[in-house]
Order: sequence, then structure tokens, then C-alpha cells
Amino acid sequence: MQIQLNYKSGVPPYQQILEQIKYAAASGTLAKGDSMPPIRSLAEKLRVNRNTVAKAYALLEQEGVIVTRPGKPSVLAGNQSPLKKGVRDKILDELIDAVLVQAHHFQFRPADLLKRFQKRLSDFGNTTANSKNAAKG
Amino acid sequence: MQIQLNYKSGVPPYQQILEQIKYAAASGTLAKGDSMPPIRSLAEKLRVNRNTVAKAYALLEQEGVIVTRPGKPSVLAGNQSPLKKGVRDKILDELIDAVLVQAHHFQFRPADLLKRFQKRLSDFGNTTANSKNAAKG
Amino acid sequence: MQIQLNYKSGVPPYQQILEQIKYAAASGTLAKGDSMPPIRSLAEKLRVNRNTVAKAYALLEQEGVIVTRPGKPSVLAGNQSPLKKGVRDKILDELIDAVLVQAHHFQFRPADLLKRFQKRLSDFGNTTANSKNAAKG
Amino acid sequence: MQIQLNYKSGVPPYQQILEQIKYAAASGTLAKGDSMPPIRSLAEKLRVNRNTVAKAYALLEQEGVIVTRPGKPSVLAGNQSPLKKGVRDKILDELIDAVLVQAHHFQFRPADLLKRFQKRLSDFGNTTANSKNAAKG
DNA sequence: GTGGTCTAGACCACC
DNA sequence: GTGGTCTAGACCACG
Repeated sequence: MQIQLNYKSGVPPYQQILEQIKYAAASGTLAKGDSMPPIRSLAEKLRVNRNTVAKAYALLEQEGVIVTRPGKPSVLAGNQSPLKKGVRDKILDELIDAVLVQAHHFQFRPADLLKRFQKRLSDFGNTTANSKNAAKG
Repeated sequence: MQIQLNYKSGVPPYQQILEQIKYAAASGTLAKGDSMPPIRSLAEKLRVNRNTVAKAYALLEQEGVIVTRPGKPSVLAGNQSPLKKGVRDKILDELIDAVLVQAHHFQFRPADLLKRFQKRLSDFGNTTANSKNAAKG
Repeated sequence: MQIQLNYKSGVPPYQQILEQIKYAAASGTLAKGDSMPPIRSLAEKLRVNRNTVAKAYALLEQEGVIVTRPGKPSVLAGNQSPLKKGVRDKILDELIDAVLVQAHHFQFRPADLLKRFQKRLSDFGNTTANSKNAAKG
Repeated sequence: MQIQLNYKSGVPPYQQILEQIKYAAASGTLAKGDSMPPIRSLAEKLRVNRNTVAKAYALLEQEGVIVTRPGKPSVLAGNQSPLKKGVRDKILDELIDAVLVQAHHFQFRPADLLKRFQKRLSDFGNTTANSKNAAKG
């Protein structure tokens, strides 16, 4: 699972973690019964205090998204109502628009922006392919 | 210009104002040289404190989006970011990464994501090109 | 670090704080990686409101002088301005012009002014070079 | 006479005008009995509202630096106590230091800074040589 | 403890 | 009327 924290977005980190895990669950990246990454290692990876991750997990349990049991890894609860395609598209479009607006403001030429996006996309594919193994290892 | 504040998102109001004005500027709803709504009236309309809007305006000026001068209404500047290229690229990359992560969670296939991005990009280009006429009409 | 506020100058306090911290950073009184005085204590010492100091810190971060992170003390960044070269040059030229105008009013001969500038420049270089030891001594 | 307004210094324009005229008088750039530039033309030259210049002139008269008579051009009053050399030097040094600090922050190399200063200095010499005639004409 | 944000209300300088 | 600044006091998120 890939989590991106943005410190300048103004959204509190615990909330960013929360949302991204929820999305991952809703989209099927995480399946029912999968175990979540341990708080400690996730905190370390994100370079964030454990309390911050713990808070996200606590809220996730409160919302019924995960089940935590002391001593055992947290696992994803079942029956996630997956987001409808329309909703998912809307979320993505908003993020894409943010890119477009900023790029326009920076006076990027569309072709250059597209190139940058493609490059980033292929880079991302490679790292996530590796990270899956890294996470398991 | 239409600004909608979302109090549940966790994004601070001054930043939502900032982004939406940037959006309006980028999409052509506001044209270069147009004068901005006065801080006071915008604050009243959004039902926030004057200082909150003032903060957004101050940041917009620092980013080179608008020009403010005491006694005069703020006006939209010619889009010129005062930031170094490296800094601009970094900001853009972070926004792109947010898209990639979300798309990955939603299990979009890279090809589909790219297609969606391209579509959005060309739509955006048309909007900004047409908006001048739309505003006049 | 020593900060002196002058209330008669007309320069807003937040800006005096900004400049003097910049000065301390440039002259080596503060070294890269040093942590800054907390906003609250500095405000108390200067007998100004917390927000006033906070504003100075926020601007210092935007200029790349310090790095702030909620929960952690602010630290001095490696000096790297995020501004475009053209913008940096313009800022410098304005400061230089202020010198020239004043010298002209004082009827300094250009040669004398240049000499004075050179002296000050080399003195400044020595100060920053020695300050590390001075701070330690 | 050369007046430089800096809108980002935080010092109100009327005060900048006031100070620079006082310095000019104190340093001898303006001599007793010289007539001041008319409010209207100075305001135009500085791209500032007439009220702003008028305010500066009013304060100058209040301080006894100039004498204004309706319908006639304002003239410089006599007996300006010229600033001592030590004071003048200190004022200049402070302005020079501001340049050095900012240049250091921008990581200008001393040689480059010096070069820039020299260039600006020679440019300034040329413009002021012309402006004297322009002002008279 | 740290920094970040918002409100409420005040004063200033400029046009 | 405009934008800019400051104070006083509150709440939040993070470590």
C-alpha cells in the first residue's frame, strides 16, 4: 500500500492516512482479512510519530473499517461498500484539476506537463512494483 | 467568481480561498488586470473573518497571482511565478503523485489514467480559451 | 540572538524580527541546523503578541530561511532561496538603489562609496567566517 | 533630487518622502532658498497620490524644514543642522548591511555582488546626471 | 512542549 | 472606500 503525505496541504497527517487507507479498502487494494502494516513500521516509513498513525487506526476501528486486537496485527474488516465508479472518478478529477491549475499558473506548456506526468507515472509503476516485495520482505 | 468553503475537509479556509482563486485565475474566469473582490466583502460573503481572506490575498501576492497596494483594489497579475524552476517542479510532482497514489488505490490501469489525464488536460485548455467569450456573453 | 524592536521607525515589528533573524543567519550568529527560539518565548521576550512572531516565522519559512513543522522546534535551513534569479536580482537592486540614493543625498563621491562598500563587504565576510568560532568560544 | 520609494519596506510612503527630503536638506543636496518640486509633479513622478506628498510637505513645514506659501513654490528654510559625518556613515552602513545580508541569503559570491554594485553605481550616475536637467526643464 | 489557524475588534495609511 | 498590521484569546494537531 502506498501512502503519500503532503505537509503543506493543511490536512492533518492522521486524516490523510485515514482517508488513504479507506480509499485503499474501498477500491480493493486491500481485501477483507488482509493484515494492516504495523503501526510502528508505518510510522517509521512515513517519518511520523507513532501516535499519529495510532490515531488514524483508532478512528478506522471506530468506523468499523479495521479490527484491532492487542498483540495481533490489525486486519481489514469485511463488507467495505466500494465507492461507485462515479464517485471515484470525481475524486480523481479533482486531484487532476489541482495539477492542471498549478501547471497553468507555472506556465507549463501542455505538452511538457503531459511528458512530466508520463515520466512520473512510469517511475511510480516501478517503485510500487518493488515496494510490494519490500513490504512483504 | 464562485467560492465554496468546505469545513469538513480539514483544509484551512484561507487555503481553500487561495486555491479557488488560483483556479479561477487559471481557468480564465478571472482575466489579467481584473480587480479582485475587496477583502471585506469577500469575507462577509463567505462568512469568515476579514483576516482569513487577508491571509489568502497575502499569499496570492507572494505567489505572484495578484498585486495588492494599500488603498487600491487588488488586481490579477500576469501569471508569473517568482519561484525557481526546481521548486516549481517539486510542487507539481507532489500534486501529480497524489493523483498517482489515488489512482493506484482505485486500481486504475496506467493507460486508463493517462487517457483520463489527457482528456482533462485538453478540456481545460478549451475552457481557458473559451472563457473569455463566455465571460463576455 | 539579540533582537531590538524600534517602534518609531514605522517598520512593522514582524518585519524587524524577520530582518534581524535573517541578519543573524547571514552573519553566522545562527548556524545551519540550529533550532530557533520558540515563537511563544520570543514573543514574550519582545513583548509582542505571539501572532506577530508567528507571522515573521511563516515568512522566514517561505523565503527558505527556516523550516517549521508543527510539534517540532523550527530549525535554520541551509540557505537556499526558492526564488527565481530574476526576482532575486530585482530585490537586491532595490536595496542597492536605496544605498545609492542615500549616498547621493549625502554627497558621497562614487569612489568613496565604492570603497566603503568594499570595506563593509570584506568585514562581513570575515565576520561570517569567524562567527562559528566566536559562537563556540 | 532623487527619491526612491520602497513599497515592501513597510515604511509608509509619506514617511519615506519626508525622510529623504530631510536627508537631502541636511546633506546639502538642497540649499537654503532652493524651491522644492511642486506637489503635483512630484506625486506624478513617484506615481503616488498628491495627498501623500502633501502630507509629507505639511509635516516638513511643521518641522520647519520648508516654508510653504499658497500660490508660490515651497522653499527650503535656512539653518539646517547638517548631520554629523558619524551619523551619516551609520545610516549608510545600515543600508549597505541590508544589501550584504540579502546577498548572502541569495548566496551571491562577493565578487559578483561587487560587480553588480559597481554596475548599478555607474548606471545611477548617468541617470542622475540627466535627471537634473530633466527636473529643471 | 511545539507551530498553525481562526475570531473579534482596533488602528493606520492610502486613494 | 481600499489593503496592512497588531492584540487578545481560543482551539487544534503533533511530539
